[in-house]
Amino acid sequence: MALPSRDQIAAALKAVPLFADLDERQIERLVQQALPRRAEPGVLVFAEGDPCIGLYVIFSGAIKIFKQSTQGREQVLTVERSGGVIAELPVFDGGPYPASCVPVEPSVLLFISKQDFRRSCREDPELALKVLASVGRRLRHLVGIIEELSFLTVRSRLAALLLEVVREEQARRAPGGPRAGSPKSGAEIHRKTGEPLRVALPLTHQEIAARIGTVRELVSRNLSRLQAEGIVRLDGHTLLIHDLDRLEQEAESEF
Amino acid sequence: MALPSRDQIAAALKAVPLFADLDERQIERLVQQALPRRAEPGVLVFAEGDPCIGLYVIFSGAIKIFKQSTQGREQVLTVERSGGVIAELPVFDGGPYPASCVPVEPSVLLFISKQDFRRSCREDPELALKVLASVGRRLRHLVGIIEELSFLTVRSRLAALLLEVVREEQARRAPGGPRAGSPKSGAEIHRKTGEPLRVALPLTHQEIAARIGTVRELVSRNLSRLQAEGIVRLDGHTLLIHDLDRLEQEAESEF
DNA sequence: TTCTTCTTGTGACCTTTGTCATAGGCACGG
DNA sequence: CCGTGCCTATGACAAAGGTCACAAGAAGAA
Repeated sequence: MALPSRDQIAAALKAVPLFADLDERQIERLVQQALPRRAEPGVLVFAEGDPCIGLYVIFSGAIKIFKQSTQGREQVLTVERSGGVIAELPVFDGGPYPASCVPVEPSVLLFISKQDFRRSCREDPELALKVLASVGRRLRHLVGIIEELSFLTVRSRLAALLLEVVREEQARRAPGGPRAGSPKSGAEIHRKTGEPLRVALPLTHQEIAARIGTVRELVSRNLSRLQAEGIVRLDGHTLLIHDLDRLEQEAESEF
Repeated sequence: MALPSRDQIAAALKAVPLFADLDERQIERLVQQALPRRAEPGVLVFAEGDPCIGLYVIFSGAIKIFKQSTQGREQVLTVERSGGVIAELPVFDGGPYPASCVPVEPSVLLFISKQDFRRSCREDPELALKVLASVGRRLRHLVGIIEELSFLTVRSRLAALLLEVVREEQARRAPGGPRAGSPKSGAEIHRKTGEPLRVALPLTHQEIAARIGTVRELVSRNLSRLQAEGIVRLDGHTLLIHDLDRLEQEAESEF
């Protein structure tokens, strides 16, 4: 895929929540600062500990932020998709990148240098406040991970991940959020009809393990167990949810 | 203890890293916005899920931020002391407080309302950038907790906590950081002389457990083990480090 | 198709973590 | 001095998590 044109970059930046309702001039300026580049799965965009030279807006694709242990275990902190922003935080505290970053799909990123972005924030306090709001969400997410690791079993975390996948998939199917008069959400249909809820699960056990902080084998075993109990069913990479209520219950059961 | 006077508040705010090198007028304004209040151990300042009405600067004392599981387990996210700032983040993203907050010592807090602080940041981009930098540190700390929970055993996390306590204690003894010509740090003395390093450990096993994400009994057992191995020694609430190298090694040994 | 590589399922086994119960220590107020 | 609480230590046990090994499937590339 070719790199995006100026116009495409402008359109993409306008669609980024972080830059929503900036005016034309401000967007124009970001466009001039943004440097498009391709990034391929398996090739690090940056590694934990690298000095932070700037941030990245995801033009297309999907990017994983993760920590790696010396024993080769991996803990995913977040996966961001088009419109997401990566590393907007280390830009401000002077430290190195706190985690590593690699695409999980072929992606196109827009790089904005630390200096440029800081200058923009200094000149436009509204932008700084937006960044703060965005970072707030990020922090909530991290606190959520801590809570899960600290309080929940592998089984619960797995259930929680499946639910998250379901929610994301539904959000993607109903962009802009469901509104009055729109057809019922999958979950609602499911609850009423008893029809299994059907979503794609485009993750290997290894990847799931890295997200919930455990190992492949435990994912495999626990998925089997959830199937044996009739809560879900796996057909290739399609996930069928037979009992959403129980799955939600499992996702909260603590140690 | 009486609540602080205006002058004391001004002095305290100037000493807060977050407000360092604001000019007189800006400090003056914060002073006018700041509302001093007392907070006692065991009495929640705010609870997870409460709507965020503002942030707190710690005038004196110490404050714990934590999550609680329904089973009564607790995970401490951070303990902040004089000069620290609490909840500067949820002020910006509109959400509720993501965790609960309670003093661990009798404390005096300065409350600044969400509206006031947002206004200040809007009018002074430098302040906003400071907040971003501060939040960056916070995020690093959270990522560190995730890493520990995900990769390290209880034993390692315990060792890491002891080291952290040592570092903090030494930082408190040598404020402003060690400079050329200053006497050797405790750790250096220790390494050279074989003299045990001596620090106060003013925490119960229960509190340690809440910090490293486990239960009382495991803290007790693992401390015993570290003692049996001659790495540390506990004399009441005094911790003697006999073998700093080994302790550091333990703090990194993964699953 | 066939071969190779990546992925998955599972048994056997060990380690770590967590629970429960019990007993002793220490501190503080009466 | 003696309770009454809280804190600590520890054994016995249960359960969850993790490792290793190996077989079988699935998915691509040749």
